[in-house]
Order: sequence, then structure tokens, then C-alpha cells
Amino acid sequence: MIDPKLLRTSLELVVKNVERRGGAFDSDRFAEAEARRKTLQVETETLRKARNESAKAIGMAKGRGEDIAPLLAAQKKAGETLANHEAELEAVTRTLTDIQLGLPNMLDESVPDGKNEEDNVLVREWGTPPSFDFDPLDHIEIGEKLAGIDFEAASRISGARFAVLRGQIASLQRALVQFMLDTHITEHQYQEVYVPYLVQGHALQGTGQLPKFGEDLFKVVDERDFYLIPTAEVPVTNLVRDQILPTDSLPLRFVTHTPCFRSEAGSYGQDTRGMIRQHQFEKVEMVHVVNPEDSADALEQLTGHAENILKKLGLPYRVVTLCAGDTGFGAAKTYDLEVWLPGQKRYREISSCSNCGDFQARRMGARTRGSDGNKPVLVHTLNGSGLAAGRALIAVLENYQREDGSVAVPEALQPYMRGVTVIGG
RNA sequence: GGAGAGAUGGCUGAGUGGUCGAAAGCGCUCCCCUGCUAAGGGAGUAUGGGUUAAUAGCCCAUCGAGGGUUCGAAUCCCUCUCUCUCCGCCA
Repeated sequence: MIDPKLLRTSLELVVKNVERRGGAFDSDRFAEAEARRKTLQVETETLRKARNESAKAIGMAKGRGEDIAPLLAAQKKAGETLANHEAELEAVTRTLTDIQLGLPNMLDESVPDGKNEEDNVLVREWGTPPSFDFDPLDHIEIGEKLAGIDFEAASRISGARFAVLRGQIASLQRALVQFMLDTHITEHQYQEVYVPYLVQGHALQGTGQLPKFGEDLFKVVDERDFYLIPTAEVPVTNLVRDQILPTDSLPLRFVTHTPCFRSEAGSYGQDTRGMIRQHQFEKVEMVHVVNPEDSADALEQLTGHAENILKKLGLPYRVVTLCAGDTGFGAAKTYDLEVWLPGQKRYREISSCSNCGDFQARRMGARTRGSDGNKPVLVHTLNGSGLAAGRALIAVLENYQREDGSVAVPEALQPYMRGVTVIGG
């Protein structure tokens, strides 16, 4: 959520922010409800105060042995008025909360204008796309030749948008995951965590997936409120929900590996072939929890950690700043890392690194004592893929393919591959 | 799955209908005294919200969550969640 004070005092800024993102905000409806809330809350609290004072007076009168019957009658009537006010206040408050939960984060001032991914701004490039003296295959063909990726078997079991991996290709994905985790733990000072893959609605509300994006999630059919995680960002960021963290315990850096589950509703027809867009995929996720003044620097560091993985793997990539229209709901600013895929002859997203500012922290109730040791202040949260393992697998297969259909194993992964240097061939 | 116990402020722990946002102790912060690796004295020390120029006052709410009874609920009733112990089962 964005700061409710901002909504009250600078509503036009919020409207402008939503419009920059390509949305619309009915600010009149909000302003109306807010005005009503203000009046109602003052009245309700005044009534409550009167109720409390009278109740106290009744208690004391009773103690003195006086006749309290007339007092009780008056009090009962006042109680009814109060109950009406409370009910209306609750309804207005719920309306306001619903509006606020549906509002996207305020964009960082450095975020460029733009409507969609075409307007994203290139920050830097690393590496050179490999040149082949043969026609490079895409990962589907490579996987087929090596009998390592089996979409047909997956569709018999689970339908479209799933893959079965076999043999050394399956090992390669696991090697990628282990390599990424170890690198973040030993070189980037992350704490490894293991977290639930089923989470409840309130956790998803905390990170911003709910209430607005429920259709992207898999909900467990059950009397309980369980969802499959769409990203480890959800359980990991929620580690600090309802906490007041000592300021010297920050920054927190967590890393984990989880499967991710996405319904991909609304993406019919996109990336239907291959492993690019799956209902289930593996990802290594990094989460930072930092003091508010540190989040801009933390975003650069976080992005650097993800880049370091690509560098060690020798995969050419570029970094773009997402424009206003392409920046996610909860993010104030996002860098996407895009890896070169020779099979598609284009760069594709392999990591998304976001600074969410205090947006998630406010929803979760995650705070810290400021350096002055006084009032609790909201922490800032960041998350980034480091990296999406399924897409990293594709990138390795396509960039390291050889003419005979075999695939070289990047040096960094060989220790994780029982010393195997070439798959197939 | 069966049986039982519990959930109060940073921690321990009182509090079974009224002046309790909550005793006491510990911890922490500041001050005083004293002076030496100690002790003593004093003050302060929850969170969210409203009002406000205000992180000053004042007010409202919060004793696991939600509902109920009552003029009035930490205290009584109901439902739920979680934790702990024992038995059974299980990776």
C-alpha cells in the first residue's frame, strides 16, 4: 500500500502516478469516502468517549449505593447511536481499504516514462552473442536431440505448459540451482532459507499479489486458504511480517530455491512452445530487507548479484530499466536482466530485480526502529531472481550448443555435474 | 486421530465484571549520588489511529483472532487459530 497520508494530502500525485502506469484512478470516489470517514471517525470516537465516561460514572454511583436505573436507560439509548456510527464507519473504512489495496506503488522518480516493454531503457550490456558457423537450434530441438526435454510426456501427465527433464539435462538444471545458491551464500553474503510452497491469502496480500491478481495464482481446492507460491518472494518477504526489527539487524539478505507456480491466465498464445513460459518452474530468489534510506543502493547490489551469476556462466545479457507502464504493481523501480537466446535470436527476461520501497512493508507490518531509536519506521523490501533456473537452462543449452548436437557444460557448473564437460556428443 | 494445558507489554509474570493500557520483577534509556571492575536513588520505557504546525497535548482502539452478553469485558459465553504435553500413526 502507498502511504495513506499521501492519499489525503497529495491525491493528485497518486492520480498522476497511476496514469503514468497506464491505469486510471477514480479519485473522486476516494475523496468522497475519505471525507465521510473523517467525519464519522471523529463522531464515533466522541460517542465512545461519552460512553466510557458514563459507564465509569455508573460504576461509581453504584459503588455509592445510588439509584442507577435512569442512568442505565440513557446509556442504553446512547449505545444504539454509537452502534450505528460504528457500523457505518466500518463500512466506509472497508471501502477505503479496498481502494488502497488496489493502488499500485508510487514509482521512483528515476523510472522512465513509457507504455510497455518497448519503452524500457537499456542500462548496459555484457558479453557478445556467440556466433555459430552452423544454424543454432532452439532449446526445444536441442532437448529433443539429447532426449532430455520431454514435453509430450509432461502433457500426458499434466497438460500444456509443463516439461519433463531427463538425464543430464535434469542434472544441469539442478546444477544451475546449486551453483546459484552457493554463489549467493559464499560470495554475496546471503542467508539460505527454506520456506513453504503453500501460503495463505494474507501472505499474498502482504507482497501485493492479492487482492488484485488472484487469477494469476493456483488456488488449492480445499476448505483452507492455500495458494501455490507464484514466486519465493511471497514466503521469504513475509518472513518479516508483523515484526519490529532491530536496526542493527539490517540489512537482511535471504536466498532460496523454490518451484514457482503460475496460472498464466491471459497469456494464451504467448510462448506456447518450449520451456519459456511454464505453469511450474524453478527459481532462485533473493530478498533484501533494509533500512529505508538504503534501498536505492540495495537495488544496485541486488542486480549486481544476479548479473554475477550470468557472468560466471558466460551468458551474454543486458540490463534494462522498466518504464512506468511495464513496472510491476508493487515495485517502485525494476531492472530486468535479459539473456541472449541464440535459438530465438533475441534477449529474453531471466531476472527481474525490484525495489518495493515501503509498499510491501506497510501491507505486512514490517518495521524497524529508526537509527534515533524512537518510533518504528517501515522497512524497505527488495526482491530479485537470481536466476530463473528454467530459463537459465534454456540459455545454457542454446549458447553452449555445438554443431554435433552436444552441449558444452560451462566451467562453473562442471563441479556440480560430476565433472561432466559435455552433454551428448 | 485421541486426551489435556495454555495464549497478557522486549522478557518473566499478576490480574475472574467498573477508577486496568494493565501490578511486580528483569531488561533497556536518561539523570543524581558515589567512586572503581560493585551498589544505591529518581524518572522514563507498547502498538495502531484521530485531531494538530507538532515526533506537544487531548482523544479512540488494542490483553491470540472473530463474534456475543452487559450501561461497562483482559476478566463471562460461543467459534476459530496457534503453541505445549501425553498416546497413536507417519517421511
